[in-house]
Amino acid sequence: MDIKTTCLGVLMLGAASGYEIRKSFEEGPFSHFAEGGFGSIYPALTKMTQEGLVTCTAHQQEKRPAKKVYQITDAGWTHLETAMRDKIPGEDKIKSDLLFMLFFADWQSPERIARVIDARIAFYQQKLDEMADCGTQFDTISGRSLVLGYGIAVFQASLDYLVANREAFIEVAGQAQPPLLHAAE
Amino acid sequence: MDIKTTCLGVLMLGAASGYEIRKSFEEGPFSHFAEGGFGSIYPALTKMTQEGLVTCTAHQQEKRPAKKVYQITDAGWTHLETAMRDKIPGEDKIKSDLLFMLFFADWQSPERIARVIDARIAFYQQKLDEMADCGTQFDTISGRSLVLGYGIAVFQASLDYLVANREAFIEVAGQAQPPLLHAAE
DNA sequence: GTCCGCATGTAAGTAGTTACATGATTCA
DNA sequence: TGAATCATGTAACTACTTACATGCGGAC
Repeated sequence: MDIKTTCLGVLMLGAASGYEIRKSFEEGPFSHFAEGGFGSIYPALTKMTQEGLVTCTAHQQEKRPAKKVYQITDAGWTHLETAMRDKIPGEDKIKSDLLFMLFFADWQSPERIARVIDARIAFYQQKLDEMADCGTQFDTISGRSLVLGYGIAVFQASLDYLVANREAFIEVAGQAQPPLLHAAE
Repeated sequence: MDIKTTCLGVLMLGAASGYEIRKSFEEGPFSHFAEGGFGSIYPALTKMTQEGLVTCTAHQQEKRPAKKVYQITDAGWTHLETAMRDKIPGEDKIKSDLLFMLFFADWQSPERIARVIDARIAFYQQKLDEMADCGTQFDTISGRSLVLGYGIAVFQASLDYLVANREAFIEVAGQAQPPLLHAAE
């Protein structure tokens, strides 16, 4: 989904400012399947206001820039609905720098491999804690709560695999030194 | 990793043509953490040849365009090594259209939700079969085999979750009709 | 007194995608 | 006969990232 559709998705859950939309890409329930920085969000909101997909209300604040709160319109909902209808979601293409590095574990130092794995383990543990908290907010089952569960399941599997294979990764590290590369030539 | 580094990674496993590199993004062991189309691969290879990161050998073929086989150089290996050294891999940001759609399951028809879930279940099953085959090619443990195992673990977890929650997703579908949106305003 | 959070935006750049262009072979 | 695979590449476009620009308030 492009940045416009993604913003509309956030606005479906309630009116929000550009700043708040970005926060929900960073922390909230959208954080594990959507992304976008200020540089894409603000222009998208401006354009969608012109196109009538959202309305914008300025809330004056003292000693702060006016907060522009955006709300999705009927046309916006139609746009979102159409985007989802026309989409047959393909594979989630993951561009993973971690997996790329681990793939070449044999050519790298055990220290570096340990460092990147430990960092990721810590990340997943922290993220899973956050998600568990987030889950307590749902009293009924909904698409939102089920998607959160999906995220938890995948993160847990990733964490488990890394914990279980940490030593194995470190053991293969350094097995192939650059010269091996030449031997293969 | 950018397209250049990713191509160098493929070439670390052996000389290949642009066409073959792309295939390994689509099918091979790189397919679940790297991507790139012809439009990015060919220019990248041309540029890297100029920069000395790869060498290019034309293999004449009858009745086909000459196959250009690229091979990584020492400078190429250094480039790859540096890219990995300088990188502290952050979170694997997933832009998932499936999760986006499922998040809004309540607003969509049960039929559509069933269709996208079933398509993804079939995809994971097929992919897991392929990956299991791929795994038989490894006789020793290496970064490559461990990363394959990682991919299998994550895909399996995704598949399991979808299978376990297929009915739940379908049950919430259609619970919120667009009017609810207005009620929230 | 410095950094983080709130709050908005623009401008320049890059990287990647999509579509086009060409053409033989092979399989159903 | 039509589609898929092999095989290369370019041109136009889009979409996003990064850096810049501004500035107050509050916490440490």
